[in-house]
Amino acid sequence: MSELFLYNTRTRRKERFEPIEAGRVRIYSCGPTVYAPQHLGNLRAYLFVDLLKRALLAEGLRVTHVINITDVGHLTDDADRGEDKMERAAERSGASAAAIAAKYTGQWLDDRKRLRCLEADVYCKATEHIPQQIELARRLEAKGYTYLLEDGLYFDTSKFPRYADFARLDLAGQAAGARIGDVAGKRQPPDFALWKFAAPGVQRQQEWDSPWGRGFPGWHIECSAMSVHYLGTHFDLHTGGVDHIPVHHTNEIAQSEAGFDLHPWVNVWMHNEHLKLGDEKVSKSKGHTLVLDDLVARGIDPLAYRYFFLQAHYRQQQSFSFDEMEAAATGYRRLLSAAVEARSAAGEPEPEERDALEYERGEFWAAVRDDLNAPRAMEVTWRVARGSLSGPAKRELLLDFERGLGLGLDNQQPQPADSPADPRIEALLEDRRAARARRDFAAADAIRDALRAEGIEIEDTKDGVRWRRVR
RNA sequence: GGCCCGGUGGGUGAAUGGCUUAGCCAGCGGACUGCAAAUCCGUUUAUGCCGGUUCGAUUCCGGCCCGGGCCUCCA
Repeated sequence: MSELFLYNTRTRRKERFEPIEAGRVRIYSCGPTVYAPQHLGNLRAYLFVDLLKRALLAEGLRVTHVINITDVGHLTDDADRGEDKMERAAERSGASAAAIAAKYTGQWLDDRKRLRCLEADVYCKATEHIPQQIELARRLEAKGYTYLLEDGLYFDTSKFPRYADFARLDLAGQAAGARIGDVAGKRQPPDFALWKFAAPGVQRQQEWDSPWGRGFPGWHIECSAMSVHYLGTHFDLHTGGVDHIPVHHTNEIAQSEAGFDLHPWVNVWMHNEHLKLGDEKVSKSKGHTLVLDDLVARGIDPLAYRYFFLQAHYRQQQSFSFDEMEAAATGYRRLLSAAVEARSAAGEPEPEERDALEYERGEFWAAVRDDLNAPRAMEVTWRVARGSLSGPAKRELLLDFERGLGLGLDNQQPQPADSPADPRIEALLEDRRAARARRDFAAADAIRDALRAEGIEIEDTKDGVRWRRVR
């Protein structure tokens, strides 16, 4: 029996995780909408899922992981109205919608690699599963869950009595304070489009024929259709950001459970909290689009962002600031230094330290099993890295922990690993070396100060002089 | 208007009905260094406010204040 406990949004409790099929887990993760680069807040969602997947693998489970890629535009503002994000991005850049999608999909996959996220088994694109989406909409229509308006086919949420349960919505209370206008003719405010018609006279780049007319799918239906297509009508885990709970996931559940007569459709729902930038959520709509390359441009290793992520629990909001990011980068660099030393240790752990070693191993995985408590796992990691165990014992543990952490403790070097080649700087360093050799420290320090003035720090190590740009 | 999550030291961020309330970063002290840097070792400071429950609350409950999120594309 698994000792892994996960917080299930559906039940609002930590529960012992039991796979539907013994030894095997099926996960669906809500992935990116690829009309723009993924910002650091988006990436937190994928780091969270990666941590989850590593925890499941560490339990010895076979994991089938599906992530969708939303490459069909949805809407920019009001509910089921407004401009289409993909189409607008295409217009602005002059590229086709398909080219925009391909570009940002590629960037996202590259970000995942740089963050050492394990590859998913399936990356499924909405545009490549239009028939599955139409099929599900037809099922819902045949069962009487839909109605047709001028601009699309809608899901009638009043026909699905459990609609408010998942997110514990107070529909009446929400209706009273509704902030915006809505599509004319909708029977209830939460009703949503399964299929949208292209606006009259507008030639969209992305549109398809359907039984109801030419148009494009509603946003929510792709996840219902594709997850069931790849994972079956009943699967273990579904992940996403907390913002998805009240609308997107609520609607997915309505479509899937109504369409397939299931309950529960998914056993465990897990949601990551948001990253805060200053006092606000990192948000595309507010223009806070910090991306991984913004960190790299500051000389921060992408994996330092993973370290940053692991310092807080996934279900808590996490504050991002460059000060904290730099602090994390420092911590990460030091942890890597310890790992480099440990993994070069020769020999085997001493028999008499076996108990201490196994104790730390147990502490680490107990933290991971307790709803992915990465901060506590990091605490154990540091205790081992800086503790008094032998080199071989540290090597054994850190390589074991690496399976859960994904920080590169097995093969990464602290940045900057080497001084890049630069003849001018090397000549100055040689002058300084000569000055120090003749104990002319004033001359040596003058060179060091001059380099520092242009943002270059010198380190005298026992293996020679290293330098790096600090800004 | 409704719903949700928080408020722990200088920053960040775990945990807990009593037991020394983690870890990281910063600061301070020390080692090392010609001096630094880097690294290592040691180390100071904390549970928003007011009530309640309890032998005992930072932890549970209620109220208040403050911050964030969702209800509209959003991880």
